[in-house]
Amino acid sequence: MSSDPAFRAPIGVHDVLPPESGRWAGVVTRFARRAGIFGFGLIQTPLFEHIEVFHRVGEHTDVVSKEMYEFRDKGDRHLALRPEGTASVVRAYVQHRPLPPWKVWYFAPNFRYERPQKGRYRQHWQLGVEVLGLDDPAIDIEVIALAAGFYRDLGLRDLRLIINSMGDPEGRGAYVEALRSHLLTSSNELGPEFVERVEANPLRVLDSRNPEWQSAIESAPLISNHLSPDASAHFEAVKAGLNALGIEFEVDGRLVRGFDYYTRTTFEFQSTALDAAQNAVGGGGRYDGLAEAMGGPPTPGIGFGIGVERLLLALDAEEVISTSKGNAPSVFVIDGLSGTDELLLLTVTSGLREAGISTERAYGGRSLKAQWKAADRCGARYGVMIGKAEVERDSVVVKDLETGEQIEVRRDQLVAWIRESFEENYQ
RNA sequence: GUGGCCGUAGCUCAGCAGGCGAGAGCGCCGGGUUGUGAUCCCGGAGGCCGGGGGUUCGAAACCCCUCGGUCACCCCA
Repeated sequence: MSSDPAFRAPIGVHDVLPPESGRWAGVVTRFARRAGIFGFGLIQTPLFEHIEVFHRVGEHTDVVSKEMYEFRDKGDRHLALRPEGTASVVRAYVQHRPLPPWKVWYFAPNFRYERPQKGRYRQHWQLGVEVLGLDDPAIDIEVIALAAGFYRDLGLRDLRLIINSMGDPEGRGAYVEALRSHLLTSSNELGPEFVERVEANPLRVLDSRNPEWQSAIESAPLISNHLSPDASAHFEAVKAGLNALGIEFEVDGRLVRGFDYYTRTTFEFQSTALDAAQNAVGGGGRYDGLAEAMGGPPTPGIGFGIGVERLLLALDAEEVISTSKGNAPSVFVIDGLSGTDELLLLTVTSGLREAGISTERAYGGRSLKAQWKAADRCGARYGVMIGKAEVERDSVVVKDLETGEQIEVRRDQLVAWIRESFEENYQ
């Protein structure tokens, strides 16, 4: 452990090194493939935006009010590191006005200033999609199906899909007031924190885990009984579609999620293999008013984000290792000439690599024993050694490091020999 | 922002009712006559005992502060 804190990663952020990074690559590749099949294109937005972009997420949300990395640049612009993915994408939509429907996916980091703990970091990565310009419940179903299919691709089984409808903003006012007054009647025993939350946004009380608040929450009216006819029909269509696709779900009227922009469909994927503190492995919903709030035309939208760190936690918990990717080379080239013919080594190694065979080699004139040891350690399948005798015969020695068998091969046939051997091994 | 636990070699940790010149395992490097790995044997490198202050004749051990890690709360991915 380095003793100088200045040369350690800042609190709450972390490096991803090989071989762990191989799992990341596997996860991202699978997501990209599935997103492509569903007709999504990759989007990349800046890491930071004018802070107003994120204010549209909801000024009363924790993410915006107390967790943003905000700063002023040298031009005195008030900026913030992206705390969540949707706002930037909607900003890009409003700015460029692509032809709807607009379907994009991303793999990008988010930044939140909060105390790190298991499954929660100051920089975390999300895989996600957004669709702008469709309010058809069919797209809600597709987006959820995309996520569910991705989890299935990874081999996750212990997942639970929770869905809810937040209703329309217009029709929601009456419900929010009913909820507020209900909660305030039980507020005398629950303290000032509870009252503050209710005053700011009573919806946000609903998914609290505070045990003292549970009785008040459980007796609270549910929005599902207050949906407008339109919102209700939309929700029914979504449920019917999920059923038709065989995607299991539970309806939970208390699922409101952390951002103020949600309308109608909201959903969350929870891993039952993880503790409640970090079991949300993905979530999202509809945000039909967000584009307009950023000065664009009224445009419905829906999307989700999947936390990659959480996802890997779930993969670990379920002991799913299908995404791990060994990066051991196929061949390790050994110098039996004590460094006297570096150019020969160079060309043999290069020839293997150019033929598409992953190849590692020894550097710096180490002893033969050390080189063979290195070949073994790195997991190579074959050791290829060139010594004095081989140079005279234009050959190389090839040793199968698993079986210990060894054979001499003409140098100009080395690539073909390795290829054939691999074909045999894979049959 | 609040609270619990924890910081000794690259990794996992032992050591501590304060006292011989800081240890083990694994890993790494080298050697066992520079033509052979995974076993075995021998040797070696590598630690401001997280940092600062204090108590003491004496601190890796005790006290305070600080930084960091970890877990939880709030909330989220």
